[in-house]
Amino acid sequence: MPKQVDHDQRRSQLADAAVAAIDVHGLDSVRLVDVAREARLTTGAVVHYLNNKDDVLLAAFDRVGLRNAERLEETRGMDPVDRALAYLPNNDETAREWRVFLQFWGRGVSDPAFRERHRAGYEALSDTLRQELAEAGAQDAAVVADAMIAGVDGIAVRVAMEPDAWDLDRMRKTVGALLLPLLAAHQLTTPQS
Amino acid sequence: MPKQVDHDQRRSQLADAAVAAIDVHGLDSVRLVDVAREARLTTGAVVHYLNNKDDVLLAAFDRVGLRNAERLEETRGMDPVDRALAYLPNNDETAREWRVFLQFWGRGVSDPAFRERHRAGYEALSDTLRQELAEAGAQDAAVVADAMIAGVDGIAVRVAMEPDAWDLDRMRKTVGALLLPLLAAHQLTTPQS
Amino acid sequence: MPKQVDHDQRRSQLADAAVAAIDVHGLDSVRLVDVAREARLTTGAVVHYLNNKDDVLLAAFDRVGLRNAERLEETRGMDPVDRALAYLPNNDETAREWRVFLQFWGRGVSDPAFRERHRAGYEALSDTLRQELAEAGAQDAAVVADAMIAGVDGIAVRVAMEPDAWDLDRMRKTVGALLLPLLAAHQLTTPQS
Amino acid sequence: MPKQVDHDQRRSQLADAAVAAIDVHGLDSVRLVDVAREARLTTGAVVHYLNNKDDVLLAAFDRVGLRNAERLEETRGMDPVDRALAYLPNNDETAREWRVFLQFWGRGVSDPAFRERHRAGYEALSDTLRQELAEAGAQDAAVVADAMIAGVDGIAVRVAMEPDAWDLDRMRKTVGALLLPLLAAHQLTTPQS
DNA sequence: TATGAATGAGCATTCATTCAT
DNA sequence: AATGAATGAATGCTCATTCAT
Repeated sequence: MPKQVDHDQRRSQLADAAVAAIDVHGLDSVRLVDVAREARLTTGAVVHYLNNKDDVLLAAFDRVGLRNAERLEETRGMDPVDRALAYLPNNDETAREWRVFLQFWGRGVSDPAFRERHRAGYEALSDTLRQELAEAGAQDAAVVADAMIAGVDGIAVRVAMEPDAWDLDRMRKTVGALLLPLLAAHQLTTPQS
Repeated sequence: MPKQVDHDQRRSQLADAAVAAIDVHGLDSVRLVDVAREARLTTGAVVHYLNNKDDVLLAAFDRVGLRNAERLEETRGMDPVDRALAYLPNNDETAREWRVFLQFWGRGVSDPAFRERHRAGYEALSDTLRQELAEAGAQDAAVVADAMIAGVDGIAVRVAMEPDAWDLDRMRKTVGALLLPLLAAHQLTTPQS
Repeated sequence: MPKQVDHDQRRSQLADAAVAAIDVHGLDSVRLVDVAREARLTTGAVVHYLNNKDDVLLAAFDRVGLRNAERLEETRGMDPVDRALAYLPNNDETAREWRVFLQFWGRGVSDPAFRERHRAGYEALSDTLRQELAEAGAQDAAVVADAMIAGVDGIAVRVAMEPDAWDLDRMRKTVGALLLPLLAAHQLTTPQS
Repeated sequence: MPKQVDHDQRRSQLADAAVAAIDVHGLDSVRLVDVAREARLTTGAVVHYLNNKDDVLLAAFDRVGLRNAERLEETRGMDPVDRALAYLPNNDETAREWRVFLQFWGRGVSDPAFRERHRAGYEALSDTLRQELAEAGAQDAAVVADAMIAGVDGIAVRVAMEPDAWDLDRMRKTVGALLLPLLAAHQLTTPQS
């Protein structure tokens, strides 16, 4: 019997490697070898678990999409501003994930497979947020959810592009400027700010 | 005597062709031939005016960057919400420009040349907005400018990705939800709302 | 104690599987995995019994070559036309064997190992036929044997290539047209036609 | 203006190169580089004229198919035995063409595109022969045509496979043994035998 | 004996770039 | 100025083969 390998776990490792490789080389330039090297494997092995390059990229996308969802879940109940900051690029790991995620936006624009994944991701995010807002007694929960998501995405773009110019303080101020008046205007008070 | 050609005009046409080609094929997939065909030229001719593929892409970027700046200029003095809507993807042309621009965000993340161009673009945008806001008596004009830019960018992402789900009305509601409380909170009243 | 396996029997099963796989995928395209799957085994097991792909293909060749020889032997004494029809692709099994055999002709042309096997096969076939013809009192038995073999091979090509257009009747007429005058011209009468 | 190249002529040269390359390397093993080298070109240039490997092989097939048809046409009116010999592998060039053609039989068995081409070739050959035979007053012209084609194909197989054992004399004897009684039996006399 | 993980060579294909005309 | 022929590097993918278990 050969060494037993957990395929799902392997795929998960490869997804991590793909994310790292995309971050280093860029989504347009990343090669299968880059992913393989990152995983200390050969391209043959990469293809053994993920059929082809497309699937590798999809796996990378799903990985960062999942991490986003997890961060949303983990921060449930937090103060909105803090939660947004926890969701945004605030350390090496989240910064990398956002850099990669942001590159996939471009893919989504030109590739239906990625577009659909983005749509589904935003749908889930939207639904969660809207429901939480509604439960908190917000008016126009759907609109507020759209607005919050847009604000956070828009800040993430700047942070990803100009990390040196966007420290935590600037992020916090911008998030606060967007979210606090927005929430107040819709009958929501944030816990203690 | 060879046919006289206005190089700058030619380059401008090629920039347009490149934008169109990127929109059709995607920034990652677009080939020099695609640009050439769009311009009803050959690749040789494309390279004759723009040295190589990199320069072609940069020209395309500059074209959409310039259009953004123009739209900002043209809408000066408008009601903030209307101005944001005029800036966002609201017709075929602006939608195409945003789709292309958004793909360049991804490039900016992994390619310093594009990152610098994005930085410069945001700097100009930021400066203009901040100054306008300051003139209008806003407090924390810099923060408000950051917030406005982020909000608009974030909405653009959604519209570019899910154009069918984001009609003008949803855009307007989201823009309004973000900007009106924001401006009000900083001592700014919008003309007639 | 490991499972005891009859190697020769295993090799024989693998030869059958190889023939089937070649028929399905084509001699140029067939992969070791195809053979393995056909045999409900893994490629490792295939290689365990037959060292490498070359040997697998040789085994397949030998299998169909042997079947040809068997069919010749089994039909000894039959009316020449009936015998030829029994030798030709006349049912699913023989049709498959001919399809595979015919693909090996191509290999024979470019690969000495297969060429030699073809040569040996034709030598045996030729010798048998010549001897039978001589015993039946034929003049120029060697030439008649060559002619019969050529006629049958030539018909097989057409049947393999255009099975729908070549039913048993067309085969019989063509075989008859070729063999009856040939045999008659060389002092041989066929039993009862 | 760049060097003007006649694409059709180029394609024709490439078809010749492909035939030569297939003859040297075998249809299964031939690479695009082999064809390119034979044509003293690079693979890029080969693909410039013939889109991909499949098209290269089809061009090679069409080339030998065309040569077959030409030989049939050129030998119209000849004594049947001589004509068959002129059609068969009787010199380096025809031998090469037959070796290549024979390898394409194998392809035809497993690949519909080639099968269809074979079918069309045999249809044309068949029609021509049948009509000539009918005009010469043959009974059962269709059957005789089938029989003649089969006989010649079958001999070609042997000659291609065992060129040393099949000199012109053996070919002539076998052709004569097959064709003369066949034609005689169908009310056809060959010019002077 | 048998599995299947992993390797790595081989190859078609794509495409930016060069350059003769 | 413009064409398009030709190059050649780059890369994804396939698959036979090896080998630890």
